[in-house]
Amino acid sequence: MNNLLSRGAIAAIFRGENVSCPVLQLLACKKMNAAASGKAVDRYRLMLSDGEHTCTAMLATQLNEMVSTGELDVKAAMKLKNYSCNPIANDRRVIVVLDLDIVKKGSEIGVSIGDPTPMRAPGQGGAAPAQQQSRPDSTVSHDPPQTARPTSYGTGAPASATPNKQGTFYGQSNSAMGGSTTSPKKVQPISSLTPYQNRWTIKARVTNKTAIRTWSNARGEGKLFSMDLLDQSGEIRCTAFKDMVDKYYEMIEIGKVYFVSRGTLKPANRQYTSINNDYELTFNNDTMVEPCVEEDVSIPAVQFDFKSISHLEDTPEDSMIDVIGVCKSTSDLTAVTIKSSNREVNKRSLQLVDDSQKEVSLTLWGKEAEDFDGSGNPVIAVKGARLSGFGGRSLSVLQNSIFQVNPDIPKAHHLKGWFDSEGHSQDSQSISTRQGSGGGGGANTNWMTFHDVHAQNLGQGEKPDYFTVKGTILFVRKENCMYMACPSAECNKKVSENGDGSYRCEKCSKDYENFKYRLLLSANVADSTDNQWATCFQETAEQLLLKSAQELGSLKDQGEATEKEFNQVFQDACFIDYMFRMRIKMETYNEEARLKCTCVSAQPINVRDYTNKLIKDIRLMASA
DNA sequence: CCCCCCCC
Repeated sequence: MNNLLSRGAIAAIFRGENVSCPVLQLLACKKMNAAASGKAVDRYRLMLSDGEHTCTAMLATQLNEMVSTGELDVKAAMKLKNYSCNPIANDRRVIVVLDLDIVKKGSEIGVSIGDPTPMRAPGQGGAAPAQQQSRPDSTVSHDPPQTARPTSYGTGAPASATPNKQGTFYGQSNSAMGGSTTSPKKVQPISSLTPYQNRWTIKARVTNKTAIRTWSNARGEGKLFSMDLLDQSGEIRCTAFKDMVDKYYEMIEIGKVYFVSRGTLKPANRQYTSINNDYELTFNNDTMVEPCVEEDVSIPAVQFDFKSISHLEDTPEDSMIDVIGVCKSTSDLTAVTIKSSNREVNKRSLQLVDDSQKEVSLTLWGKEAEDFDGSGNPVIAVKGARLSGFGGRSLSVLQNSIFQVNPDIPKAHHLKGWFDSEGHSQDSQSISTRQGSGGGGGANTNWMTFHDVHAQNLGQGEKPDYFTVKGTILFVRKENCMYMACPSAECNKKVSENGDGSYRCEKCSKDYENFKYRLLLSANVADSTDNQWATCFQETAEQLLLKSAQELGSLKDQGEATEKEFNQVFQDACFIDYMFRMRIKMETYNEEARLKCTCVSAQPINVRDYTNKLIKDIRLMASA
């Protein structure tokens, strides 16, 4: 038992030695109540022992759960895989435990090992204070350091006046702007950074962090990630390349505060960022990033610089802007094939409205599009959306954007109140004239009757035409409404039966043991003027039939037993009204030109939108 | 040193 602890480790750490993975015993653990201390989260104060000395430590909040679950109990022996030793007032030190492994549970040990006495900071002649962290690749040291010397107690110079061996030191109590008088190295505001100085330290919150991305071009290849840093004075975008990615990617967490010192500052290109700074920061070999272990509420959270939607009309295309609005409606999820890369990606458009009574279309991509739920008209805030010129003006959420749903900020509450009380019933004008496939029904929808569609020869051009029509389902074809599709999530291609119970997908060039049903439904849609056959793919077809492809497939598979029920599905789908968003295009099939109409979305009639359309029609007739 | 961010 006596060999369990790293004897002498605490003295060595206090002298500034790099003690790797010391094993210490937890003698006491006290919860510092968050509410009482005015902090955001509870903190645990620990008393640790190496068998010779005890010292005070704080548990990093991400490890709080180890205490609350009982995993870390009093008398436990723990290996400090990552920690820092920081000076506090009166030359005292506190160890902050950043990562640990339990070596033996307290319930198994049961006693305090050795007869430790309280450790105090080294005095004059002692080594510098440590701000070091153990390296993950260093060897585990259970043995007491061979170099251990008798601890000298005394009244030396303030520990915090001595830089450590890395040459930097910052008191953890510094504010972002001034720094305490005991700190030799001032933390300076982000807004003061320029390329013309190279020794600086900032204390900033990470407000955004990208995934690691790789690139390969004529100038070489590599990987990078970028992050946004914020303090009271401003913000800056930082990028880490290659080695720096390995060094810092894991450490950086969104929302946390870090000390960052040194790095390369270069002019920012506003085309690629909405971060309000003339410069960007690139990490280099001299860059040091260290987590600030105490949550500092004086370092603010995400900063927006919202532009009203009406303002976007006269903002240049391709600008990066911050926007906030109520999500008035959303389109269905649609898959888009990217021409350049032949990749498929999901997208969804939202219609945002604000109290300038203007609407704009905002496109989400990939997972953000898939996960988005617009029910209940949430407030959407985006930092760093790209303003495109499509259909007038529309917005796109990029990788670097911060996308927030119902953010807890005053402007969001204001807009929600506005929308609930009056905005929802007011007319708003979209600055995105051609909407995504959403159909919408807003002021700029191109409403058509089938008569007009045919009379105006829509779909004859090179590009397909889109229109919205209020129509009624007259008939849906049950024959061939389903096909056996490749079971792989990304592939929906038709499979063929191999005859041995397996299924062949030619697109994947692969045999599968199963398949999934996909719907490909022909529906005859009519309004008072004419009718049109339209093709409905999976999602819209499921919507019109009020059944999933899987359910319908199972009814079909059961044959006669469920034939009646199967047929009923198609009966029930008829004579229901929808607002259809249609795509129409003339296509040549077996040397025969045929007008192909695809239903992009079908939505229940929005009475307000449809009534507005009728009122407009009536006004037009009256003025004619 | 990235900076592509897609589609209608």
